[in-house]
Amino acid sequence: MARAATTSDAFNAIAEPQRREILVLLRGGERPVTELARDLGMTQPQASKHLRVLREVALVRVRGAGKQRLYGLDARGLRPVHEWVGGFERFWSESFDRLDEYVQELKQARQEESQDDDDQ
Amino acid sequence: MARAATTSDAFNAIAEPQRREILVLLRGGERPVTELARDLGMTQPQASKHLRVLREVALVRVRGAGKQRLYGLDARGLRPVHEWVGGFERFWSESFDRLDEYVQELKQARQEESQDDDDQ
DNA sequence: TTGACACATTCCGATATAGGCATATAATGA
DNA sequence: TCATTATATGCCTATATCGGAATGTGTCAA
Repeated sequence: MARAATTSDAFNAIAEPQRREILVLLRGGERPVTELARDLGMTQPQASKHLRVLREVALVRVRGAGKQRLYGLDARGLRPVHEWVGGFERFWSESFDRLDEYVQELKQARQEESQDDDDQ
Repeated sequence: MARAATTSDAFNAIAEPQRREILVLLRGGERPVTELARDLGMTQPQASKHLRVLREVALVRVRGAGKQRLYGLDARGLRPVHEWVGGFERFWSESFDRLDEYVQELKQARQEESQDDDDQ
């Protein structure tokens, strides 16, 4: 099989830098496709494609506005992502992290020297 | 061009469900490859490949321990992800968000009914 | 109806996966 | 050195992109 479909969930959707930029822009309010494309330096079809992906994972919503289609942010889908990543917070914010790393480095150095430990 | 390489950054690395599972397991401490593979129901080569990706974006670190190679979590690379996603927090936590969405839904419903409106 | 404008979709080509399988490499012990 | 255990890699296939260009669709105005 190939890689999981990018349209499967928010994790995949935000793996694309351009899509992240789109989401950031949309924090400023609804925008039509052409404007997004122009501001991000991409072609209109490209913008439409990325917006489609974002729509499929429900990170944006659309509404017709005459000729235009205004895309708006729907950030609720980012909440699970935030929570998942947040589950690792203590592993980078606590000072023990740096300490732990230091300990690991020591162990490794010691091991590379003696090369006979099996106490893990 | 094709999609950005999955090895480019943490966003891409965690787009893969199995890699997320590996990271979660590693919160419990260092583990050898075979154990990870067994616990996650994947083959050893598969685990090695995923670990390689995680290594390349510095989300895990390795150290030799005799015959084994113990993989450990290095969550610092997740911090930028957490911060980026956190930038959208007010868009899902503020009550105005649900209100706004409700309004959007009303507009859209109304639009789909009359189907000849141009008052947007 | 026709033309113009805003978007969406399709087709194409190049590439990057992810998985399965076989195999190479590394470390240990007899 | 040889066998064993633990990992890493290489090769192959199917598939999922992403980008570009062309074209289809929808809306509005004259």
